[in-house]
Amino acid sequence: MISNSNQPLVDRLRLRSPLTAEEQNALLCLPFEEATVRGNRDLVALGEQTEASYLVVSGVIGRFSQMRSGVRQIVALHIAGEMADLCSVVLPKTSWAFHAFAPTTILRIAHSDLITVADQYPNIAQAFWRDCVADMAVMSEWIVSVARRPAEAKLAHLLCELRCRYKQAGLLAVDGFYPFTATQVQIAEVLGITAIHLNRMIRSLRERGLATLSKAGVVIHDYQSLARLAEFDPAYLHLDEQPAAAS
Amino acid sequence: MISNSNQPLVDRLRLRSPLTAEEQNALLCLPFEEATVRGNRDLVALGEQTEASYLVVSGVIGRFSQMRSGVRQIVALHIAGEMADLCSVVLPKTSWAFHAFAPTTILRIAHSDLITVADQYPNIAQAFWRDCVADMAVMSEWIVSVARRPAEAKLAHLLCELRCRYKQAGLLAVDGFYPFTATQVQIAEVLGITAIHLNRMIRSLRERGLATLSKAGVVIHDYQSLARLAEFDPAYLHLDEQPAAAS
DNA sequence: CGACTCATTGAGCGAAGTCAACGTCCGTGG
DNA sequence: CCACGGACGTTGACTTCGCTCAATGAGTCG
Repeated sequence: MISNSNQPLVDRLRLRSPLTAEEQNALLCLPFEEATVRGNRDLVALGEQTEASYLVVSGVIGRFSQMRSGVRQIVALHIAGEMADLCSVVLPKTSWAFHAFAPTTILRIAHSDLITVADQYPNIAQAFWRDCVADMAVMSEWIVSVARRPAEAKLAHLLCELRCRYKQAGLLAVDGFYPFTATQVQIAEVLGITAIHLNRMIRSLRERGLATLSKAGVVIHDYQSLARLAEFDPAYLHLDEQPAAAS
Repeated sequence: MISNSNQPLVDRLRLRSPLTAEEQNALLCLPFEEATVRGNRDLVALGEQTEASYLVVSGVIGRFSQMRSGVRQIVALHIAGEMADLCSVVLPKTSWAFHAFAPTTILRIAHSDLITVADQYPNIAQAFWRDCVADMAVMSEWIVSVARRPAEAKLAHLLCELRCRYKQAGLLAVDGFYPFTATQVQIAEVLGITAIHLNRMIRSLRERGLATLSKAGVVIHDYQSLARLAEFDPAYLHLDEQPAAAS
Protein backbone atom coordinates (compact mmCIF):
# COMPACT_ATOMS: atom_id res chain seq x y z
CA MET A 1 0.00 0.00 0.00
CA ILE A 2 1.59 3.25 -1.14
CA SER A 3 0.11 6.59 -0.36
CA ASN A 4 0.74 9.77 -2.24
CA SER A 5 -1.57 11.94 -0.19
CA ASN A 6 -2.95 12.56 3.26
CA GLN A 7 -6.12 10.69 2.40
CA PRO A 8 -5.48 8.05 5.10
CA LEU A 9 -5.47 10.84 7.69
CA VAL A 10 -8.85 12.07 6.49
CA ASP A 11 -10.23 8.53 6.49
CA ARG A 12 -8.92 7.94 9.97
CA LEU A 13 -10.50 11.03 11.46
CA ARG A 14 -13.79 10.55 9.60
CA LEU A 15 -14.08 7.18 11.24
CA ARG A 16 -15.09 8.90 14.45
CA SER A 17 -15.63 12.56 13.58
CA PRO A 18 -17.72 14.16 10.84
CA LEU A 19 -15.74 16.57 8.66
CA THR A 20 -16.99 19.01 6.07
CA ALA A 21 -15.55 19.01 2.55
CA GLU A 22 -13.63 22.17 3.38
CA GLU A 23 -12.13 20.62 6.48
CA GLN A 24 -11.17 17.49 4.58
CA ASN A 25 -9.53 19.61 1.97
CA ALA A 26 -7.55 21.52 4.56
CA LEU A 27 -6.18 18.22 5.86
CA LEU A 28 -5.36 17.00 2.37
CA CYS A 29 -3.33 20.13 1.78
CA LEU A 30 -1.03 19.48 4.74
CA PRO A 31 2.53 18.79 3.67
CA PHE A 32 3.78 15.33 4.55
CA GLU A 33 6.75 13.13 4.03
CA GLU A 34 6.75 9.41 3.42
CA ALA A 35 9.29 7.16 5.07
CA THR A 36 9.96 3.45 5.29
CA VAL A 37 11.47 1.63 8.25
CA ARG A 38 12.87 -1.86 8.40
CA GLY A 39 11.27 -4.37 10.74
CA ASN A 40 12.46 -4.93 14.30
CA ARG A 41 14.06 -1.51 14.46
CA ASP A 42 13.57 1.45 16.74
CA LEU A 43 11.96 4.24 14.80
CA VAL A 44 12.31 6.89 17.47
CA ALA A 45 14.81 6.29 20.24
CA LEU A 46 14.15 6.83 23.95
CA GLY A 47 14.37 10.47 24.95
CA GLU A 48 14.41 11.71 21.38
CA GLN A 49 12.36 14.84 20.77
CA THR A 50 9.97 14.74 17.83
CA GLU A 51 8.44 17.52 15.78
CA ALA A 52 6.13 15.38 13.74
CA SER A 53 3.37 12.83 14.12
CA TYR A 54 3.16 9.60 12.20
CA LEU A 55 0.40 8.01 10.23
CA VAL A 56 0.98 4.32 9.65
CA VAL A 57 0.38 3.43 6.00
CA SER A 58 1.39 -0.20 6.34
CA GLY A 59 3.12 -2.31 8.94
CA VAL A 60 3.03 -2.07 12.72
CA ILE A 61 4.69 0.26 15.19
CA GLY A 62 4.67 0.12 18.97
CA ARG A 63 5.25 2.81 21.57
CA PHE A 64 7.33 1.59 24.48
CA SER A 65 9.03 2.42 27.75
CA GLN A 66 12.10 0.71 29.07
CA MET A 67 13.16 -0.19 32.61
CA ARG A 68 16.71 0.20 33.81
CA SER A 69 17.10 -3.57 33.55
CA GLY A 70 16.50 -3.27 29.84
CA VAL A 71 13.07 -4.88 29.93
CA ARG A 72 10.70 -3.17 27.57
CA GLN A 73 6.99 -2.60 27.88
CA ILE A 74 5.00 -1.68 24.82
CA VAL A 75 2.14 0.59 25.81
CA ALA A 76 0.43 1.09 22.46
CA LEU A 77 0.31 -0.47 19.02
CA HIS A 78 -0.53 1.24 15.76
CA ILE A 79 -1.39 -0.64 12.59
CA ALA A 80 -2.18 0.43 9.04
CA GLY A 81 -4.47 3.45 8.87
CA GLU A 82 -3.88 4.54 12.44
CA MET A 83 -2.35 7.72 13.73
CA ALA A 84 0.57 7.31 16.10
CA ASP A 85 1.87 9.99 18.40
CA LEU A 86 -0.88 12.48 17.60
CA CYS A 87 -0.81 13.32 21.29
CA SER A 88 2.72 14.68 21.06
CA VAL A 89 1.30 17.64 19.14
CA VAL A 90 0.10 19.19 22.38
CA LEU A 91 2.74 17.67 24.70
CA PRO A 92 5.97 17.51 22.71
CA LYS A 93 7.99 16.81 25.82
CA THR A 94 6.37 13.42 26.00
CA SER A 95 8.89 11.91 23.66
CA TRP A 96 8.00 8.29 23.61
CA ALA A 97 10.12 5.73 21.87
CA PHE A 98 8.78 3.87 18.87
CA HIS A 99 9.65 0.44 17.56
CA ALA A 100 8.75 -0.92 14.14
CA PHE A 101 7.54 -4.50 14.51
CA ALA A 102 7.63 -5.27 10.83
CA PRO A 103 8.75 -3.30 7.77
CA THR A 104 6.60 -0.21 8.03
CA THR A 105 5.68 2.76 5.88
CA ILE A 106 4.66 5.99 7.59
CA LEU A 107 3.67 9.52 6.71
CA ARG A 108 5.32 12.22 8.80
CA ILE A 109 3.21 15.30 9.37
CA ALA A 110 4.75 18.25 11.19
CA HIS A 111 3.28 19.26 14.56
CA SER A 112 3.30 22.91 13.53
CA ASP A 113 1.09 22.18 10.53
CA LEU A 114 -1.31 20.12 12.61
CA ILE A 115 -1.58 22.90 15.17
CA THR A 116 -2.25 25.47 12.46
CA VAL A 117 -5.09 23.51 10.91
CA ALA A 118 -6.53 22.69 14.35
CA ASP A 119 -6.56 26.34 15.33
CA GLN A 120 -8.29 27.26 12.11
CA TYR A 121 -10.97 24.57 12.19
CA PRO A 122 -12.42 23.83 15.65
CA ASN A 123 -13.99 20.72 14.27
CA ILE A 124 -10.60 19.34 13.24
CA ALA A 125 -9.20 20.16 16.66
CA GLN A 126 -12.02 18.16 18.15
CA ALA A 127 -11.33 15.28 15.78
CA PHE A 128 -7.67 15.21 16.84
CA TRP A 129 -8.69 15.32 20.48
CA ARG A 130 -11.19 12.54 19.92
CA ASP A 131 -8.62 10.32 18.25
CA CYS A 132 -6.32 10.71 21.24
CA VAL A 133 -9.11 9.89 23.65
CA ALA A 134 -9.91 6.74 21.69
CA ASP A 135 -6.27 5.71 22.11
CA MET A 136 -6.70 6.39 25.80
CA ALA A 137 -9.65 4.04 25.99
CA VAL A 138 -7.44 1.33 24.52
CA MET A 139 -4.71 2.06 27.06
CA SER A 140 -7.26 1.84 29.82
CA GLU A 141 -8.28 -1.61 28.62
CA TRP A 142 -4.63 -2.64 28.42
CA ILE A 143 -4.16 -1.71 32.06
CA VAL A 144 -7.00 -4.05 32.94
CA SER A 145 -5.60 -6.79 30.76
CA VAL A 146 -2.06 -6.59 32.04
CA ALA A 147 -3.20 -6.27 35.65
CA ARG A 148 -5.99 -8.79 35.88
CA ARG A 149 -6.12 -11.38 33.12
CA PRO A 150 -4.13 -14.60 33.31
CA ALA A 151 -1.50 -14.94 30.60
CA GLU A 152 -3.62 -16.99 28.21
CA ALA A 153 -6.48 -14.51 28.40
CA LYS A 154 -4.05 -11.62 27.89
CA LEU A 155 -2.97 -13.15 24.61
CA ALA A 156 -6.55 -13.95 23.64
CA HIS A 157 -7.59 -10.40 24.37
CA LEU A 158 -4.81 -8.94 22.27
CA LEU A 159 -5.68 -11.23 19.36
CA CYS A 160 -9.34 -10.23 19.57
CA GLU A 161 -8.48 -6.54 19.69
CA LEU A 162 -6.15 -6.84 16.72
CA ARG A 163 -8.77 -8.77 14.80
CA CYS A 164 -11.15 -5.84 15.13
CA ARG A 165 -8.53 -3.29 14.22
CA TYR A 166 -7.35 -5.24 11.18
CA LYS A 167 -10.96 -5.66 10.14
CA GLN A 168 -11.36 -1.92 10.31
CA ALA A 169 -8.25 -1.56 8.17
CA GLY A 170 -9.80 -3.92 5.61
CA LEU A 171 -7.14 -6.53 6.23
CA LEU A 172 -9.20 -9.30 7.82
CA ALA A 173 -9.70 -12.31 5.55
CA VAL A 174 -12.89 -14.38 5.60
CA ASP A 175 -11.09 -17.33 7.20
CA GLY A 176 -10.12 -15.25 10.21
CA PHE A 177 -6.61 -14.45 9.04
CA TYR A 178 -4.99 -11.06 9.47
CA PRO A 179 -1.38 -10.11 8.67
CA PHE A 180 -0.09 -9.16 12.12
CA THR A 181 3.56 -10.15 12.16
CA ALA A 182 5.65 -9.92 15.29
CA THR A 183 8.27 -12.00 17.02
CA GLN A 184 7.29 -13.70 20.23
CA VAL A 185 9.61 -11.39 22.10
CA GLN A 186 7.73 -8.38 20.75
CA ILE A 187 4.33 -9.82 21.65
CA ALA A 188 5.62 -10.66 25.11
CA GLU A 189 6.68 -7.02 25.48
CA VAL A 190 3.10 -6.02 24.74
CA LEU A 191 1.52 -8.44 27.19
CA GLY A 192 4.00 -7.91 30.00
CA ILE A 193 4.98 -11.57 30.22
CA THR A 194 8.03 -13.63 29.35
CA ALA A 195 8.55 -14.75 25.77
CA ILE A 196 8.96 -18.28 27.09
CA HIS A 197 5.64 -18.22 28.87
CA LEU A 198 4.01 -16.59 25.87
CA ASN A 199 5.21 -19.50 23.78
CA ARG A 200 3.37 -21.89 26.06
CA MET A 201 0.19 -19.80 25.85
CA ILE A 202 0.39 -19.72 22.05
CA ARG A 203 0.63 -23.48 22.07
CA SER A 204 -2.32 -23.68 24.44
CA LEU A 205 -4.54 -21.57 22.18
CA ARG A 206 -3.44 -23.62 19.18
CA GLU A 207 -4.15 -26.94 20.92
CA ARG A 208 -7.55 -25.69 21.99
CA GLY A 209 -8.31 -24.83 18.38
CA LEU A 210 -8.86 -21.14 19.08
CA ALA A 211 -6.08 -19.38 17.19
CA THR A 212 -2.81 -19.99 15.38
CA LEU A 213 0.15 -17.63 15.13
CA SER A 214 2.62 -17.97 12.32
CA LYS A 215 5.27 -15.92 10.63
CA ALA A 216 2.72 -14.70 8.11
CA GLY A 217 0.16 -13.54 10.63
CA VAL A 218 -2.67 -14.65 12.87
CA VAL A 219 -5.57 -16.98 12.16
CA ILE A 220 -8.48 -16.96 14.57
CA HIS A 221 -10.32 -20.24 14.27
CA ASP A 222 -13.00 -19.65 16.87
CA TYR A 223 -13.55 -15.97 17.55
CA GLN A 224 -16.53 -16.53 19.83
CA SER A 225 -14.66 -18.83 22.19
CA LEU A 226 -11.57 -16.66 22.09
CA ALA A 227 -13.60 -13.58 23.00
CA ARG A 228 -15.30 -15.47 25.81
CA LEU A 229 -11.96 -16.61 27.19
CA ALA A 230 -10.64 -13.04 27.08
CA GLU A 231 -13.84 -11.35 28.29
CA PHE A 232 -13.46 -9.24 25.17
CA ASP A 233 -15.99 -6.54 24.35
CA PRO A 234 -14.97 -4.40 21.36
CA ALA A 235 -16.95 -1.35 22.51
CA TYR A 236 -13.84 0.35 23.89
CA LEU A 237 -12.27 0.45 20.43
CA HIS A 238 -14.94 2.85 19.19
CA LEU A 239 -14.76 1.49 15.68
CA ASP A 240 -18.37 0.78 14.83
CA GLU A 241 -19.77 4.27 15.13
CA GLN A 242 -21.21 5.71 11.97
CA PRO A 243 -19.92 9.26 11.74
CA ALA A 244 -22.87 11.56 11.17
CA ALA A 245 -22.84 12.89 7.63
CA ALA A 246 -21.59 16.44 7.66
CA SER A 247 -21.21 17.80 4.17
CA MET B 1 -12.11 23.48 50.57
CA ILE B 2 -15.29 24.91 49.09
CA SER B 3 -15.44 26.42 45.67
CA ASN B 4 -18.02 28.85 44.46
CA SER B 5 -16.61 29.31 40.98
CA ASN B 6 -14.85 27.57 38.16
CA GLN B 7 -11.54 29.02 39.24
CA PRO B 8 -10.05 25.55 39.89
CA LEU B 9 -10.73 24.68 36.25
CA VAL B 10 -8.84 27.76 35.09
CA ASP B 11 -5.98 26.98 37.44
CA ARG B 12 -5.82 23.41 36.24
CA LEU B 13 -5.63 24.30 32.57
CA ARG B 14 -3.17 27.15 33.14
CA LEU B 15 -0.82 24.64 34.71
CA ARG B 16 0.03 23.37 31.26
CA SER B 17 -1.54 25.80 28.81
CA PRO B 18 -1.32 29.59 28.61
CA LEU B 19 -4.72 31.26 28.53
CA THR B 20 -5.58 34.90 27.82
CA ALA B 21 -7.71 36.89 30.22
CA GLU B 22 -10.62 36.59 27.81
CA GLU B 23 -10.28 32.85 27.64
CA GLN B 24 -10.07 32.56 31.40
CA ASN B 25 -13.17 34.65 31.71
CA ALA B 26 -15.05 32.47 29.26
CA LEU B 27 -14.23 29.45 31.42
CA LEU B 28 -15.26 31.24 34.60
CA CYS B 29 -18.63 31.99 33.05
CA LEU B 30 -19.43 28.33 32.46
CA PRO B 31 -22.33 27.13 34.56
CA PHE B 32 -21.45 24.44 37.06
CA GLU B 33 -22.99 22.50 39.85
CA GLU B 34 -21.33 21.45 43.06
CA ALA B 35 -21.90 18.02 44.52
CA THR B 36 -20.58 16.02 47.44
CA VAL B 37 -20.15 12.26 47.53
CA ARG B 38 -19.56 10.03 50.51
CA GLY B 39 -16.41 8.00 50.69
CA ASN B 40 -16.16 4.43 49.37
CA ARG B 41 -19.12 4.93 47.08
CA ASP B 42 -19.56 4.62 43.34
CA LEU B 43 -20.09 8.05 41.88
CA VAL B 44 -20.97 6.89 38.39
CA ALA B 45 -22.00 3.28 37.93
CA LEU B 46 -20.74 0.95 35.20
CA GLY B 47 -22.45 1.56 31.89
CA GLU B 48 -24.03 4.79 32.98
CA GLN B 49 -24.02 7.54 30.37
CA THR B 50 -22.77 10.93 31.51
CA GLU B 51 -23.41 14.39 30.14
CA ALA B 52 -20.98 16.23 32.35
CA SER B 53 -17.33 16.23 33.36
CA TYR B 54 -16.08 16.50 36.90
CA LEU B 55 -13.54 18.71 38.52
CA VAL B 56 -12.38 17.38 41.86
CA VAL B 57 -12.42 20.11 44.48
CA SER B 58 -11.39 17.88 47.36
CA GLY B 59 -11.11 14.17 47.95
CA VAL B 60 -10.14 11.40 45.54
CA ILE B 61 -12.01 9.64 42.78
CA GLY B 62 -10.92 6.68 40.70
CA ARG B 63 -12.02 5.48 37.28
CA PHE B 64 -12.39 1.72 37.09
CA SER B 65 -13.32 -1.30 35.02
CA GLN B 66 -14.67 -4.52 36.40
CA MET B 67 -14.19 -8.12 35.32
CA ARG B 68 -17.01 -10.62 35.27
CA SER B 69 -15.57 -12.15 38.44
CA GLY B 70 -16.22 -8.86 40.19
CA VAL B 71 -12.56 -7.93 40.47
CA ARG B 72 -12.04 -4.24 39.88
CA GLN B 73 -9.15 -2.45 38.27
CA ILE B 74 -8.75 1.26 38.80
CA VAL B 75 -7.21 2.81 35.70
CA ALA B 76 -6.92 6.44 36.80
CA LEU B 77 -6.99 8.52 39.97
CA HIS B 78 -7.99 12.14 40.30
CA ILE B 79 -7.20 14.24 43.35
CA ALA B 80 -8.02 17.80 44.35
CA GLY B 81 -7.62 20.28 41.53
CA GLU B 82 -7.70 17.67 38.78
CA MET B 83 -10.19 17.23 35.99
CA ALA B 84 -11.79 13.82 35.72
CA ASP B 85 -13.55 12.51 32.68
CA LEU B 86 -12.69 15.47 30.48
CA CYS B 87 -12.18 12.92 27.73
CA SER B 88 -15.84 11.93 27.75
CA VAL B 89 -16.61 15.32 26.20
CA VAL B 90 -15.49 14.03 22.81
CA LEU B 91 -16.32 10.33 23.35
CA PRO B 92 -19.47 10.25 25.49
CA LYS B 93 -19.99 6.57 24.76
CA THR B 94 -16.94 5.82 26.85
CA SER B 95 -18.91 5.83 30.03
CA TRP B 96 -16.43 4.80 32.63
CA ALA B 97 -17.40 4.08 36.16
CA PHE B 98 -16.17 6.28 38.98
CA HIS B 99 -15.58 5.47 42.60
CA ALA B 100 -15.08 8.00 45.38
CA PHE B 101 -12.23 6.84 47.61
CA ALA B 102 -12.93 9.33 50.35
CA PRO B 103 -15.62 11.95 50.89
CA THR B 104 -15.26 14.05 47.78
CA THR B 105 -16.53 17.37 46.49
CA ILE B 106 -16.81 17.86 42.74
CA LEU B 107 -17.94 20.45 40.27
CA ARG B 108 -20.08 19.13 37.43
CA ILE B 109 -19.68 20.98 34.15
CA ALA B 110 -21.91 20.02 31.24
CA HIS B 111 -20.28 18.56 28.13
CA SER B 112 -22.35 20.83 25.90
CA ASP B 113 -20.96 23.92 27.60
CA LEU B 114 -17.40 22.65 27.37
CA ILE B 115 -17.85 21.93 23.65
CA THR B 116 -19.26 25.40 23.07
CA VAL B 117 -16.37 27.18 24.71
CA ALA B 118 -13.84 24.90 22.99
CA ASP B 119 -15.34 25.64 19.59
CA GLN B 120 -15.22 29.34 20.28
CA TYR B 121 -11.65 29.47 21.60
CA PRO B 122 -9.16 27.23 19.77
CA ASN B 123 -6.71 27.79 22.56
CA ILE B 124 -9.12 26.37 25.12
CA ALA B 125 -9.77 23.37 22.89
CA GLN B 126 -6.05 22.79 22.82
CA ALA B 127 -5.85 23.11 26.60
CA PHE B 128 -8.57 20.47 27.02
CA TRP B 129 -6.81 18.21 24.55
CA ARG B 130 -3.52 18.72 26.35
CA ASP B 131 -5.02 17.85 29.73
CA CYS B 132 -6.33 14.57 28.30
CA VAL B 133 -2.96 13.75 26.80
CA ALA B 134 -1.29 14.37 30.15
CA ASP B 135 -3.69 11.84 31.67
CA MET B 136 -2.69 9.48 28.90
CA ALA B 137 0.96 9.80 29.81
CA VAL B 138 0.07 8.76 33.34
CA MET B 139 -1.87 5.76 32.05
CA SER B 140 1.07 4.78 29.94
CA GLU B 141 3.28 4.78 33.02
CA TRP B 142 0.70 2.75 34.91
CA ILE B 143 0.82 0.08 32.20
CA VAL B 144 4.56 -0.16 32.75
CA SER B 145 4.15 -0.28 36.50
CA VAL B 146 1.45 -2.92 36.54
CA ALA B 147 3.19 -5.02 33.91
CA ARG B 148 6.81 -4.88 35.00
CA ARG B 149 7.42 -3.73 38.54
CA PRO B 150 7.38 -6.15 41.47
CA ALA B 151 4.65 -5.46 43.98
CA GLU B 152 6.77 -3.43 46.38
CA ALA B 153 7.99 -1.18 43.57
CA LYS B 154 4.43 -0.78 42.30
CA LEU B 155 3.42 0.62 45.65
CA ALA B 156 6.52 2.77 45.88
CA HIS B 157 5.85 4.17 42.42
CA LEU B 158 2.27 5.05 43.26
CA LEU B 159 3.33 6.78 46.47
CA CYS B 160 5.95 8.80 44.59
CA GLU B 161 3.47 9.79 41.92
CA LEU B 162 0.89 10.83 44.47
CA ARG B 163 3.51 12.80 46.38
CA CYS B 164 4.14 14.91 43.28
CA ARG B 165 0.48 15.38 42.53
CA TYR B 166 -0.37 16.35 46.11
CA LYS B 167 2.57 18.74 46.07
CA GLN B 168 1.10 20.34 42.97
CA ALA B 169 -2.23 20.62 44.76
CA GLY B 170 -0.46 22.38 47.64
CA LEU B 171 -1.24 19.55 50.02
CA LEU B 172 2.26 18.21 50.69
CA ALA B 173 3.53 18.98 54.19
CA VAL B 174 7.19 19.63 54.89
CA ASP B 175 7.57 16.32 56.73
CA GLY B 176 6.55 14.36 53.64
CA PHE B 177 2.93 13.91 54.65
CA TYR B 178 0.03 14.16 52.23
CA PRO B 179 -3.63 13.42 52.91
CA PHE B 180 -4.26 10.51 50.55
CA THR B 181 -6.79 8.31 52.24
CA ALA B 182 -7.81 4.96 50.84
CA THR B 183 -8.53 1.51 52.15
CA GLN B 184 -6.01 -1.19 51.35
CA VAL B 185 -8.58 -2.83 49.12
CA GLN B 186 -8.84 0.36 47.06
CA ILE B 187 -5.08 0.73 46.73
CA ALA B 188 -4.82 -2.92 45.74
CA GLU B 189 -7.37 -2.24 42.99
CA VAL B 190 -5.08 0.47 41.69
CA LEU B 191 -1.95 -1.64 41.72
CA GLY B 192 -3.51 -4.80 40.36
CA ILE B 193 -2.50 -6.94 43.34
CA THR B 194 -4.29 -8.56 46.25
CA ALA B 195 -5.10 -6.49 49.32
CA ILE B 196 -3.37 -9.15 51.41
CA HIS B 197 -0.17 -8.92 49.45
CA LEU B 198 -0.39 -5.13 49.47
CA ASN B 199 -0.55 -5.27 53.23
CA ARG B 200 2.77 -7.11 53.30
CA MET B 201 4.34 -4.57 50.93
CA ILE B 202 3.13 -1.70 53.11
CA ARG B 203 4.77 -3.36 56.07
CA SER B 204 7.94 -3.84 54.08
CA LEU B 205 8.16 -0.17 53.15
CA ARG B 206 7.45 0.79 56.75
CA GLU B 207 10.11 -1.56 58.14
CA ARG B 208 12.63 -0.25 55.64
CA GLY B 209 11.88 3.28 56.83
CA LEU B 210 10.72 4.49 53.44
CA ALA B 211 7.07 5.33 53.91
CA THR B 212 4.16 4.89 56.29
CA LEU B 213 0.48 4.61 55.42
CA SER B 214 -2.16 5.45 57.96
CA LYS B 215 -5.80 6.30 58.05
CA ALA B 216 -4.95 9.98 57.87
CA GLY B 217 -2.72 9.75 54.85
CA VAL B 218 0.77 8.94 53.66
CA VAL B 219 4.13 9.94 55.09
CA ILE B 220 7.18 9.51 52.90
CA HIS B 221 10.24 9.30 55.12
CA ASP B 222 12.87 8.83 52.44
CA TYR B 223 11.72 10.06 49.07
CA GLN B 224 15.07 9.52 47.38
CA SER B 225 15.26 5.85 48.31
CA LEU B 226 11.61 5.31 47.51
CA ALA B 227 12.04 6.85 44.07
CA ARG B 228 15.12 4.73 43.46
CA LEU B 229 13.27 1.57 44.43
CA ALA B 230 10.41 2.47 42.09
CA GLU B 231 12.57 3.78 39.24
CA PHE B 232 10.39 6.87 39.52
CA ASP B 233 10.96 9.84 37.22
CA PRO B 234 8.28 12.53 37.57
CA ALA B 235 8.74 13.84 34.02
CA TYR B 236 5.69 11.97 32.75
CA LEU B 237 3.43 13.92 35.08
CA HIS B 238 4.14 17.17 33.23
CA LEU B 239 3.74 19.24 36.34
CA ASP B 240 6.87 21.35 36.42
CA GLU B 241 6.41 23.22 33.17
CA GLN B 242 6.07 26.92 33.47
CA PRO B 243 3.25 27.94 31.16
CA ALA B 244 4.40 30.74 28.95
CA ALA B 245 2.79 34.01 29.98
CA ALA B 246 0.00 34.81 27.56
CA SER B 247 -1.93 37.85 28.64
C1' DC C 1 -22.62 -4.47 73.48
C1' DG C 2 -22.75 -6.67 69.08
C1' DA C 3 -22.17 -6.12 64.01
C1' DC C 4 -19.53 -4.50 60.60
C1' DT C 5 -15.55 -2.96 58.03
C1' DC C 6 -10.80 -2.88 57.66
C1' DA C 7 -6.09 -4.43 58.81
C1' DT C 8 -2.85 -8.11 59.93
C1' DT C 9 -0.62 -12.48 59.83
C1' DG C 10 0.30 -17.49 58.74
C1' DA C 11 0.33 -21.68 55.73
C1' DG C 12 0.10 -23.74 51.41
C1' DC C 13 -0.39 -23.53 46.44
C1' DG C 14 -0.05 -22.32 41.72
C1' DA C 15 0.93 -19.31 37.76
C1' DA C 16 4.56 -17.33 35.75
C1' DG C 17 9.58 -16.44 35.82
C1' DT C 18 14.46 -18.16 35.37
C1' DC C 19 17.90 -20.98 33.59
C1' DA C 20 19.44 -24.02 30.25
C1' DA C 21 19.45 -26.75 26.20
C1' DC C 22 18.21 -27.71 21.64
C1' DG C 23 15.77 -27.21 17.04
C1' DT C 24 14.79 -24.55 12.92
C1' DC C 25 15.17 -21.25 9.61
C1' DC C 26 17.74 -18.00 6.87
C1' DG C 27 21.32 -15.08 5.21
C1' DT C 28 26.18 -14.70 4.30
C1' DG C 29 30.58 -15.69 2.96
C1' DG C 30 34.36 -18.95 1.96
C1' DC D 1 27.26 -25.34 -2.66
C1' DC D 2 27.97 -26.04 1.87
C1' DA D 3 29.54 -24.42 6.43
C1' DC D 4 28.86 -21.25 9.74
C1' DG D 5 26.53 -17.90 12.68
C1' DG D 6 22.69 -15.50 14.36
C1' DA D 7 17.87 -14.78 15.30
C1' DC D 8 13.87 -16.93 16.62
C1' DG D 9 11.08 -20.65 18.43
C1' DT D 10 10.35 -24.76 21.52
C1' DT D 11 10.65 -27.48 25.53
C1' DG D 12 11.95 -29.16 30.25
C1' DA D 13 13.31 -28.56 35.21
C1' DC D 14 13.32 -25.77 38.94
C1' DT D 15 12.30 -21.50 41.61
C1' DT D 16 9.63 -17.76 43.35
C1' DC D 17 6.40 -14.10 43.72
C1' DG D 18 2.04 -13.27 44.60
C1' DC D 19 -2.66 -15.56 45.29
C1' DT D 20 -5.99 -18.27 48.12
C1' DC D 21 -7.86 -19.69 52.21
C1' DA D 22 -8.34 -19.05 56.95
C1' DA D 23 -8.14 -16.97 61.37
C1' DT D 24 -7.65 -13.12 64.38
C1' DG D 25 -7.12 -8.21 65.88
C1' DA D 26 -8.63 -3.44 65.94
C1' DG D 27 -11.43 0.30 65.36
C1' DT D 28 -16.26 2.35 64.56
C1' DC D 29 -21.11 2.97 64.34
C1' DG D 30 -25.75 2.11 65.66
